[in-house]
Amino acid sequence: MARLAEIRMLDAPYHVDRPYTYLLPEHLWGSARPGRIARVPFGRGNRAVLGLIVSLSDGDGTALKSVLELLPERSSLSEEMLGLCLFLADYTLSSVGEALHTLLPPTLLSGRPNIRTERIYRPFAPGVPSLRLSDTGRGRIRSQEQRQILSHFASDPTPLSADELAARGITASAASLRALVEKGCLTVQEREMIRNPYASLAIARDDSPIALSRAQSAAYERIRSLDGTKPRAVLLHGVTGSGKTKVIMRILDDVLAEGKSAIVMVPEIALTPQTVGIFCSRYGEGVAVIHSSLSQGERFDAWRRIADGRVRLVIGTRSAVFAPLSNLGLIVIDEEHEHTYKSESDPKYHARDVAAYRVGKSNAMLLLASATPSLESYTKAKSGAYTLVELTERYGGAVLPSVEMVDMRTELRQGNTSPLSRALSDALSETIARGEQAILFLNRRGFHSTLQCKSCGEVVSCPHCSVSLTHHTRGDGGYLLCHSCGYRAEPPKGCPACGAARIAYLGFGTQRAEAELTAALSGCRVMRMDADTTSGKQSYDRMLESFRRGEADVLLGTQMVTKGHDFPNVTLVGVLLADSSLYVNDFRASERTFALLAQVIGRAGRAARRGRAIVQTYSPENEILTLSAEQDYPAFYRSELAVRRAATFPPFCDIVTLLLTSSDEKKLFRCAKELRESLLSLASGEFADLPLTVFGPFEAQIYKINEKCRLRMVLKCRNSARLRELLRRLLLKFGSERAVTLSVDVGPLSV
DNA sequence: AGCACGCCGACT
DNA sequence: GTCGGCGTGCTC
Repeated sequence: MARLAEIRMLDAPYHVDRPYTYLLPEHLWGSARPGRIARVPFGRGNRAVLGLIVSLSDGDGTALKSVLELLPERSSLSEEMLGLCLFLADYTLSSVGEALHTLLPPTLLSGRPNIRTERIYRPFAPGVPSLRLSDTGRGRIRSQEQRQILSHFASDPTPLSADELAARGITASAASLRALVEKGCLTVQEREMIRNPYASLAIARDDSPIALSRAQSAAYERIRSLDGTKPRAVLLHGVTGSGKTKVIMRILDDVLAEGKSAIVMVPEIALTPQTVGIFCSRYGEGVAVIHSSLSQGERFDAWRRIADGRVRLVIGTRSAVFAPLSNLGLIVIDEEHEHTYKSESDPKYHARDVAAYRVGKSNAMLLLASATPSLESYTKAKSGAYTLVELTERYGGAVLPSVEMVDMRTELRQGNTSPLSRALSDALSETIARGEQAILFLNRRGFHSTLQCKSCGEVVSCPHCSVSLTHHTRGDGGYLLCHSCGYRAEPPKGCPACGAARIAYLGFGTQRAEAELTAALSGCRVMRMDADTTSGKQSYDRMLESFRRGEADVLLGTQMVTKGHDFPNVTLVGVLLADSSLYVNDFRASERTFALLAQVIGRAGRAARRGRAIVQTYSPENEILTLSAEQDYPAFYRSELAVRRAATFPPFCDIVTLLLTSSDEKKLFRCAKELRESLLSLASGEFADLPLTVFGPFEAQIYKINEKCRLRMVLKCRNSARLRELLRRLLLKFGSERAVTLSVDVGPLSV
């Protein structure tokens, strides 16, 4: 009998990802445990690779290779995090290695610990005569600066860094510190330093009690009354401006006061210094912030602070759901309907699902909040699986804005080809004249969206992708940009297909709207906010802040303008093309449009003044648009649920998509045919018990991206362990196929 | 993924 | 006659 370890390799492709048994050498018996990372010889060449120990056992060790070494304890997973890792791999159908890489900061496995240190100085052997002021006075040390440093340490021997000395008003140059060390007056030590880019936000403390309105208070009490000894999920559905955040913070106060830890997630775009500041000023140093643009070092340090228990509250975007907190009491997902909670790269998890898993494991609470909940969540709330808590009135007596629909067909008929209707144009002038502000929303970047030959009808498209190129301006003639792969080109002189000279520039994006706006309203200060103007990390926050200060009259932009907090001076909201997201070929199009419009309309008039919203559309009679204008979520829900039921879409089934990608079109089609055959034979044979409807393969929405062709299959099914087993078979069979890659998405956002 | 084994074309 | 092309198959 020998001690054995079951190990999953970190960098194994999917079809190699299974447990391998290794012999555990005796000197590692004490330290090896599930969750630790081991270095093992792997493959014919016995190259040393990293693997995750998932279990230990006793058995026959002959003919097994031996574990070489263990990585430091610091880079291991707790038992709870190991469970989370295996869950993630199972439910997203990714390898355990991929799952692990999303749980651990990359530097933990790279071999470079990436620990920043600083020097701290302490008086050498307290009591040694050289430290006495009298000695320094005898002239052994002449420098005024050095004497000051020593006299400080003589009165208080606490070790300090140069920065900390400076903070106490003592100038301590590197030179004088070095001199004192050389003279034997000070010793120097390296101390690990924690990078916390948000530390400054924790300085302004605000722990004043949160005052709740009567409605908010009732919501709070309802949530508090839920049994705290078992997992529970709450959907907090509150109209825009009802003050959901206050309720959330009161719950958070309680959870932290009980000594438990919590995660608060917000959509990518809402994680501004203001958001973080609210939490940091309340909970101080005990907050860590996690999002995708942290540097590797910052990510590592945040992770360490959390894993070491120095932090009990984590604020962040979807990856924050993996924060290695123990004693978890609460996970909040604010704006739970937002698509940013779904990862589009492997492992393709939804933060809501991961949160539900973690909450279940630690008897914690899942708190989802939204003015426009996802159909799935609202259905669960209606059925009792979640507790539904509603806030139906706007906070502080604010009323919902008045909404006018403008029929752009009438405008066209009357000869107005501008993206701005006369009604919106007039309303803008009035608003600006009153010294108030407006937000304009247009879900399209660039100047023109399409270039089309007037002679043969050819649309100018990207040479590497099957999408049309978008025209962007830049002062001169501008350039063409592929929004799919980033390809850039000069606008063609003539038609690339037939050579004809005349090319029509069609459609409009934010750039053209900006130009039209500036031309139509003289003196109007327009701030354009889209992916092209917010390249820098902080430019988004800076622009919002500048707009809040009144440095522009109109904020014009893509989805980004629909988030971003209260703007008390905004009394007008305009939607330039409400249809743009409505008629796309996707079962969630209505849901997205409703949420988007309800959110942006809700931006108008949140303070004392009643707001006004103008919605431009080519289909003013469309029910989704009229319901979002009325902010009538329950009516929208009933209507959309009926559509989903009739066509069998979530929440009436689960969806899985299979995407085959290859630069070799022939192989792609051959493989797609085989994939369908394999799937159908499994579905009618060994897995005949599973409810399953198979569609495709057909060309993906965008067939070619960056020279890679893409075919998709859609499965309507019930997600279960057995279904995932079926999918796993397909991945094993087609994952090893060279030249073609198969990618599975369980619960895709769009189909 | 990597690495080795294996069976066909252009070189010293 | 060999060197090396990358197709195929395996990894405790």
